Amino acid sequence: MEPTNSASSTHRAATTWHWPVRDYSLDHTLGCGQAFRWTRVSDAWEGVVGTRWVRLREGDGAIVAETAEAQQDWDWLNEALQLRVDLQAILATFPDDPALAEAVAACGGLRVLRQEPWECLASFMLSATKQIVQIRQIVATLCERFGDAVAVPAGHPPAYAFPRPGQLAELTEAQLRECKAGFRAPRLLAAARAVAEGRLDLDTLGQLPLDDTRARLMALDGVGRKIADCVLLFAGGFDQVFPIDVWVLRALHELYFPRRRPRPSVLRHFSETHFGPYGGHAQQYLFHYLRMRTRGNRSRTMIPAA
DNA sequence: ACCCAGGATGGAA
DNA sequence: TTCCATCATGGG
Repeated sequence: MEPTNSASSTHRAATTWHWPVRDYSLDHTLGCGQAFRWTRVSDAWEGVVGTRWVRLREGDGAIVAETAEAQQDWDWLNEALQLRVDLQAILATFPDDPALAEAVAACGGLRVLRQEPWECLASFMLSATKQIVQIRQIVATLCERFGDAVAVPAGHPPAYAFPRPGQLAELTEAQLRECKAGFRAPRLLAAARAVAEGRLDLDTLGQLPLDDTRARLMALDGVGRKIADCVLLFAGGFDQVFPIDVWVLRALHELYFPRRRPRPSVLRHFSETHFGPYGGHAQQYLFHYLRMRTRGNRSRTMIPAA
């Protein structure tokens, strides 16, 4: 432990932080379904990053953060929100096609977060055949029952950290099923034990070759290509990885292969080559755009042909 | 009652 | 390879 009272800094610990940034939409970034622990509370977003409760607002050309306890530094939040990323530079790498352009126009300021690997893996293991609102509920229950309480402002409802692998590893399958995890319960339990016992190392996620890392994730029971790719993109920083779920599958089919029946291998190859080095970001734009449209129209109508 | 949800899996075609 | 039923559970 290093002392926190050394007079080495020019700034004091504080509970508020101000970071100038352009093109950052909290609504699109925190509400698009890439993470499950953020909640909109009036004009702000509240969540827990690691063991810290935080409230975020869009200020005047900046993101303004507020914590319950004074922070010596804010690198943890800067990293989690990817505030140093130049969004325009990413958008410049996108292919010039009308469907993606429309999605980008509709989801301005959508960013890809950097999540904690274990929380990301566990959350997406719970996502299989669930609606996002239900995934959020399962994760919230898991945190309330088995996660450590974290400091919150006076009078604020309690908040909890995501349970560590070791905390979940000691549970029973029945306890996880009581959180509505269903058939995912035994798989999550096995994954927690693998991480807790050191058989799966998530600390080096992003530091090893993509294919090796993907294979290690998919070796887990309950982790297939899609969930592995979500972890690689959202926690591993593999920006080019393009997770294909039912929504994106429809989008690819309708937008890029209309009235055809491309083989899955063709669609996958297309998704890996068409969208460039930040394909995962493009995927998130398509995903969120399609869901916003569908939800808003209360129908399953696809995007009309251009 | 019926269908679907940010899927994965084992077995059949 | 590709297709299919099955796995829990809640909401439309």
